[in-house]
This record gives sequence, structure tokens and C-alpha cells, in this order.
Amino acid sequence: MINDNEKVIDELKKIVKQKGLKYTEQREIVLKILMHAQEHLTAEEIYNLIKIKEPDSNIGIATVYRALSFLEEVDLIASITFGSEGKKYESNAKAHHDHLICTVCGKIVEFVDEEIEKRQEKIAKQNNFKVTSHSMQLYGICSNCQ
Amino acid sequence: MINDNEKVIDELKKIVKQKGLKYTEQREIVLKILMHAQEHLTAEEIYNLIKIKEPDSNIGIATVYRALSFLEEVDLIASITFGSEGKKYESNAKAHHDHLICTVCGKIVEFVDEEIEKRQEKIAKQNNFKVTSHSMQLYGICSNCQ
DNA sequence: GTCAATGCAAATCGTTTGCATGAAC
DNA sequence: GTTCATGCAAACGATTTGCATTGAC
Repeated sequence: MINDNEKVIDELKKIVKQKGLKYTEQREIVLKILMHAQEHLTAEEIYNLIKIKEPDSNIGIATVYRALSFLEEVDLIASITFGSEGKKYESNAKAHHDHLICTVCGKIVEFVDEEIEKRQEKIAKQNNFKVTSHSMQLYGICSNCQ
Repeated sequence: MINDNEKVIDELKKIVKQKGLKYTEQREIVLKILMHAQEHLTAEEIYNLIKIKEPDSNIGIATVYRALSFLEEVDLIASITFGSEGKKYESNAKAHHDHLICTVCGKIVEFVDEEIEKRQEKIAKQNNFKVTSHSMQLYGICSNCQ
């Protein structure tokens, strides 16, 4: 598990090299922030975290956006947009999962259900779709907020 | 089915009266556009459609946004945000359904799967969530685009 | 040395708001 | 006549872009 982080960084290095692009500290920092995050973060939250955790790096918000687009494109991270809280990112190093979201306090619970995954495959097949990914959110009120 | 539209308009009239608000042509137009739409529309698409379909109405974009917020709040319409295409709306007069989305051409297929619906309920119960709604999207490549 | 990536500021996009006017009740 | 809703334009927040500079290779 702990070693996973190194693997993801290596993956990033490989992708960058393969594409003939350059490996920069900034992209690495953004990816690391997301790997260590327990929650889903917006671009601005990531930017603020970097300023706190890596005060020497002097990264610009535009670079954060550019790094996020890049990392999402190469599938190292993923984004979801819930309600009015804007686009949020999470690392793809985590196993696949869906989300239960409390509409009162914003709490997010992650879960996986094998049965649902199977049905999704079946539905895609029925419609002649080749599925690349999916996202599912259940909105509701968590036990604390009820 | 054809009669459904009238029912929805009556529902809107009822809600508006109940809340002590005013019944306006603008809110009706926005709702009608969504009821007749075959696809999911953004606020701007709705605005443009109104200018074409109801050229005499002289509705402002701000009013479209206000009408959409209102209609969503009273649950006559619903919104989803996929990928980078922004927030899109659809009428709730349709039955509940989920979405299969082609990432190449943007085609959207709607479906419902009872088994998945049941599992979702179960998962929510396990986590002590009171579910109010959910949204599920399968992304992939449709038969035409493969 | 070359070319991609960066930081910064300006520009842009979608959405919201303030306010005077108009329409529903 | 009162109050809510509208249209317009200005304001806003999030994201993107242009450009000169820096840093990776």
C-alpha cells in the first residue's frame, strides 16, 4: 500500500517520457497531493494545500489546472462533479468505487457493489457499448444529519 | 402520454399558487422546452431554443437561469453534469432512468435496471443514509463509433 | 540549444446579482 | 396597490489563454 505511491510516480514518469514531454516537479506535487488526500479536492483546494505543504514551490493556479487536465487525460486521476460544489478530483491509485453523498453536510462515503458492477457490464453489452468507465452517486442524508 | 404535458403545467400552476408566487409565461416556456426536448439541454441551449421557438417572448438569459433553479427546486426538472459539457437539464415528467454516454459522439442512451435500483437501496440502508436521489452514468463508445 | 512547462496577468466562460421597470394577483 | 418576476447590465468565480521566461532534456 505504502509502496503504491512510488509506483504511481513511476507511472507518471513513464507516461511523460513516452509522450516526449518533460517531467516537472509541479505535476508530481499535484499528483502527490491527490494521492495523500483522504477527500475529493477542487483545483483551488489543491492549490491552497500546495502553498501550505510545499511553501517553497511557488506554483501558480494555472499550472495546477494544467497539471490536473494532464493527469486526468492520462488517467492517473479522475474527476466528479456533484451538486454545486464544483469539479473535484481524486487519485486513481485507489480501487474503483462509487459514492454515497450527504446533501446536508457534504460527507462522502465510498463503496463498491459487485452485483451492480456486473449489471452495468450487462447493460452496456445489451446496448453495444464498449464501457470505458462509469460513475454513480447516491444522494441522501447521512445518519448524523437525519 | 400527450396529455402528460398538460398535467405537468397544471402541477407547476399548483406549486406556484401554493407558494404564494406568480405564474409567469417565462417559467412555463422553460418547462415546455424541456418537456419537448429529446436530449439534455444546457441553460444556454434552452435560451437559444426559446429565441427560435418563441421569438416574441424576449426572455433574458438571467430569467432562464432563475426559472431553471426554481423548477429544479420544486422537482419538475433535474440536472446532471457530465464531463466537460457542463450542467444539463431534463424534464422529470419522464420516468427515472440512468445514462449510457458515448464519449466519442456524445450520444446518450437512457436505461433502467431494477436490480441496480434495489442494490442501491440496500447499500444506502447499510450506511444509514436516507436516499433522496441518485445518478449513474456509464461512459463508453457506442456501436457507431467503435 | 531546443522545446515544453511555468508564472503571471489578462481574457473568457458560465452563472448570479442589483436595480429599476413591468406583470400577476 | 402590493409584491414578485423580469430584463438588462454589471459583477462574480472558476477556468483558460497569451506571452515572456525558465527549466528539462
